[in-house]
Amino acid sequence: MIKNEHQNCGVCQFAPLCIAQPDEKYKYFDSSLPIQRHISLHKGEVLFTPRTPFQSLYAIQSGSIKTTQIEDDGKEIIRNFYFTGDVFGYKALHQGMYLSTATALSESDVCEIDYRTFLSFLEKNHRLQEHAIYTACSHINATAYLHYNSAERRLAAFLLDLSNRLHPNFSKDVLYLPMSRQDIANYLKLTPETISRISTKYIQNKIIAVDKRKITLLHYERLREIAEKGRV
Amino acid sequence: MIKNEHQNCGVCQFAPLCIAQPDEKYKYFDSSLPIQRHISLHKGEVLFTPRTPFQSLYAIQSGSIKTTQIEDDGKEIIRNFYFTGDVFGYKALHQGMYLSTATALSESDVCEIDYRTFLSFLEKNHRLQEHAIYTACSHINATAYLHYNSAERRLAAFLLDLSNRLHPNFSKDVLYLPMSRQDIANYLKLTPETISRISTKYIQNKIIAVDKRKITLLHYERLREIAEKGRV
DNA sequence: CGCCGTATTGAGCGCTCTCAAGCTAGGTGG
DNA sequence: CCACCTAGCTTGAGAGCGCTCAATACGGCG
Repeated sequence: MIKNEHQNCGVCQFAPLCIAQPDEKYKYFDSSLPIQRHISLHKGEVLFTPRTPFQSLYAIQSGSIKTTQIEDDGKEIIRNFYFTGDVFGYKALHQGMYLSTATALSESDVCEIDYRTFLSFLEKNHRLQEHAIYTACSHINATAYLHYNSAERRLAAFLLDLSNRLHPNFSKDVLYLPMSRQDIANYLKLTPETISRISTKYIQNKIIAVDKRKITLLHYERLREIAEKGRV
Repeated sequence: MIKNEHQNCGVCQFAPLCIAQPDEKYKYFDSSLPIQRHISLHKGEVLFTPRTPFQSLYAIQSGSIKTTQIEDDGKEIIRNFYFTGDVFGYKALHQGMYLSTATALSESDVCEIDYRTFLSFLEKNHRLQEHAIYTACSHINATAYLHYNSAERRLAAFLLDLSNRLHPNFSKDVLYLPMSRQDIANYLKLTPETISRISTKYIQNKIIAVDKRKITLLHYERLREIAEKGRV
């Protein structure tokens, strides 16, 4: 199947910097960021592993990635989910090496951006260094809802977060989750059983509809109330 | 009392950028970051409040700051603690305005760095833009321990974190906490009662000693075990 | 001395976890 | 076609951690 390679570049955090950006509004820049290479990943394939020296940032052109770590007690913990348009690797930038494993949750296309090249690119494009710092800062506290005090709040906030991030070109009400319940539970510091029980409760209250990994948000406002108001 | 104004500048995240840095090793840079002004804050004084437009980053020369937000349910939540050498304001950078209230926990001296000045400074000092991005990235996941699954783990990790950050020029074993138990509880998503109960348990096991806000770490390794191993 | 804010201690409850069983969809082989 | 298996998900029962509510202790200060 032939697809438009640049169809999602408009939502990429690096769009203002990137050579692949076809939009006229970015044409005035001196030069454009050279993408080192495009990487295609099958579901389950690994992009990087812990202790690999940091060299590149990654932008997701399509698909979804999870980053995970193994705790001392042997359990896997999910650090983050990344979707179309997201740029990741900043934590490795600071540590000098990747500390987590990045695994494709679905068929994914990723742009690799060599960090040394990126820096010298910024030196030649002063107007873009601001955007680069801005992008790095967007990762701070992006997941404030993980601190919410109840399972109901965290799951509701997670669904709203996905609604905004998952399918930039599609409906915000119908989510096709690329990750398992186990992954969600892991990310929200809950158990799959708790996820399941709360989902059932939401379904009974006609807040969402669930068909396997297809989630339909039926009552957006109610979901927002649950996420924000805490224990009802 | 006369104090050395630059005594803590060596541990500042912005040391390589800053005019106040007296160390010879930084002398080779083209120019130095102009600090807009020094701000002295008394305990309880507020540096910025929510919805104020973002204009400056702040570096703590001495003292300690907490950033807080009011949740929809009216409760205050603590976003972060910042100590000597820390630079903060990056989240506001991304949002365009400060979203939290920054309050001094003790007598504090803060350097204000105008962000436009900062950017134009970076344009003239390419070698420092890397450090600027590096500093911004240091805020990502800096507080991973907040996600730990038990109260004992979180409190142990918090004490270890403070041990590294609180008194750069003093002992790592004796901590003088600038914040109340309420603040700690709030930050760790626990209650003051739980903090108190776990502290008592640690005292009984001779892991720490407590005298009001003076905490002595008696058994560093045991504390690390608790923080890392999870539910014992 | 009394007052007030902070910290500690105690009793009981509820949310979430653990452990276990049951369910569903999809795949394989007869 | 069905029987069987597996992985992922759901449902149920019981236990424990941390919360709520309340009482008490402590120190600073007028």
